[in-house]
Amino acid sequence: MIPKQHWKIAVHAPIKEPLTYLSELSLKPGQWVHVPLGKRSTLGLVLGPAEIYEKENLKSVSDIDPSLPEMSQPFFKWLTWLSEYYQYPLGLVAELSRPALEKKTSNRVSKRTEVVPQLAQDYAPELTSEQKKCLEEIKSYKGFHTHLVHGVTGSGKTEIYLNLLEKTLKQNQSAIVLVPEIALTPQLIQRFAKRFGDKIAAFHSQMTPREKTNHWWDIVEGRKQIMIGARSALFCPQENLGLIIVDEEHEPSYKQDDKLKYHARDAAVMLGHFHQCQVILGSATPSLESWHNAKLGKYHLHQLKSRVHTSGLPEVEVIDLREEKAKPQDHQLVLPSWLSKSLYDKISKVLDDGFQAALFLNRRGMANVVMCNSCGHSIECPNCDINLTLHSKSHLVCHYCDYHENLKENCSACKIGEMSPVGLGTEKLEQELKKLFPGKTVIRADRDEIQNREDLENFIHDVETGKADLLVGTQMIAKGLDFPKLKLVGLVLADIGFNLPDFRANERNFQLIVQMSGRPGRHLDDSGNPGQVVIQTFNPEHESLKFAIHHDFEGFVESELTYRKALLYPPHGRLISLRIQSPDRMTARDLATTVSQRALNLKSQFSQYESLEILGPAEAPIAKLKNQYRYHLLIKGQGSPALQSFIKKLMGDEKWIPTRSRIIVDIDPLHLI
DNA sequence: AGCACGCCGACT
DNA sequence: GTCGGCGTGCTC
Repeated sequence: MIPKQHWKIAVHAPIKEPLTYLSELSLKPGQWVHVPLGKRSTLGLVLGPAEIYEKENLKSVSDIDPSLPEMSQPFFKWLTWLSEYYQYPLGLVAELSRPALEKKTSNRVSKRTEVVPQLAQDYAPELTSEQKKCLEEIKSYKGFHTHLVHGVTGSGKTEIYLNLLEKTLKQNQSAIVLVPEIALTPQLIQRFAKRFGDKIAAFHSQMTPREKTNHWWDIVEGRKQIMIGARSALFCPQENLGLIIVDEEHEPSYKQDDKLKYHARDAAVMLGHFHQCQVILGSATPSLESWHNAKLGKYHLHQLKSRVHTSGLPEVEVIDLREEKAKPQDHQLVLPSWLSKSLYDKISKVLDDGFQAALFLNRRGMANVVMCNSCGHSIECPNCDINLTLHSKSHLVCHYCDYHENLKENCSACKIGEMSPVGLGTEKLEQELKKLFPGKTVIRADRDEIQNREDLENFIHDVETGKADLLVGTQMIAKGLDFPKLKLVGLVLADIGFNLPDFRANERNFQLIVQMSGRPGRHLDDSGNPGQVVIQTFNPEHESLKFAIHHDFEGFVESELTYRKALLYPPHGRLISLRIQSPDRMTARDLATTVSQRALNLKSQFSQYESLEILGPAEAPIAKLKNQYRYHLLIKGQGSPALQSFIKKLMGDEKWIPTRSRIIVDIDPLHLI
């Protein structure tokens, strides 16, 4: 009998370091095994042989898990990288790469409609010279290269993707296409299915566990070659990966904000690195991170500057709400205070001509504050430091936890005053637009109205068939949708975006406006009208608008990068955010001080940390959330490795963190709130 | 993450 | 008495 050897195994538990087990089996890194853990049996990932471990009574590996094929080395290395870089236990990272259910055993056919429809084959259209040039350049590279395709909306980025996918399939390789969850509609899957027939598998949150599992096996066993999905699609292991595409690479939804806080774009680039394959990042408004990497020569930049079907981009007009207020009122027509006469006239014109208009406001509900008209008391959430939002007539809702209550007429503080709604939301817009445009159909799209894929489908259908005339919604509908009859897009109050306490606020505003501008007029009609964009604001001089109204991406980037560089913000520096939270205010505050002391000590103790900056601790912008008091600390530095080791030392064994308190580490955070 | 242990309140 | 609520602690 072969003597038992020691093995390092990452188990499915939130344990930072791998555990040591005995086994006489000859194990390989990347193999899945069953191991005893405490009183239960769990899965573990073999990392390799261990140094002799002194502890007595080590447990033994039960057996090799036969249900999954062996993991490829590139994929194994990628999982290890994710765990190391994002400081998240490898056993839990690895778990993400396993299917949700057992492999299909019965031949029962699902009643649900197929996720990927079988459609007649569609053939590639003639490419523009710009597209040809871009493709030639990309194809001239072999092995691992990251390409940033910067193309205005309608410039035909998807055709580039399809062409590259064709080449990948011809070489008998497989591919991943990442799309932001919200854009992953059957329309998009159809477009790919039309070109590649039965080679497409899909992966997104609206699929059932069974559907996900079946598609997972279709890829793993090579029945399908193209995985198209949301960020989690990266975790479906592919043996012979030849291409990774990340569409709308700037989308913030690529960052997962709980558990493994990875950025799918960055993770995709690393996966491409380990597989030695090409990575394509596409966007009309690239993230500053990607743009910076392109300028440094880490990524190859390709630009598509002209639209395939239409003439130009729509005109963007800024309406100064202060001036509007000063204008004499038309007594025939009383407009709500949020709607300027100019925007009203434009909407009327578009609707009269038989076209559609859309209004965006990044706020849900009827009113974002309910206030006493006598003492000024406003109704707050008992669990969060946030005002309750009024929905419909009397429903008060917290947008951050599940708290809700009914609105009482009289003030609970002074008992005399009446409670009255203040502020604006999409629900209110919908209500008032219905009154202003009787006979027209107004439909709303926000998280209250659209909760699943079916709702989104119905919404899209109503707009496409012309059932709806006027659309109201949060920015969820500003992204990726393509409606031929949409001629006018309005941003009701740009100022909401200006006031966010986040260094990326300008970037988000810019992206929003450019994306909005991409909505109308993607198809040229008889009038040759490319559509129009209207932005209402009290602050028309704001930095965010300056470049967006001229669709001047490079101008924006230059100006924004200068500001980021001065403050050493990403992409010129790297950030790690620490969120300190506890159900007790004092404990949270004390712990925040302790953490910053530890950080300052480390900084003075080791010379390699000299250049790191420690900002805070400060109370988080929302100081209490779900009954947790929150503080945060920001670590800013030049290079990733120093920051990584700093955070490792700072957190140590975490035994010093009081019970019931938590410190949440976010590497490359996207929102600082 | 899971699972047990332990300490409290409220039920047959 | 003991059933079960969840806060706490540990896993090679």
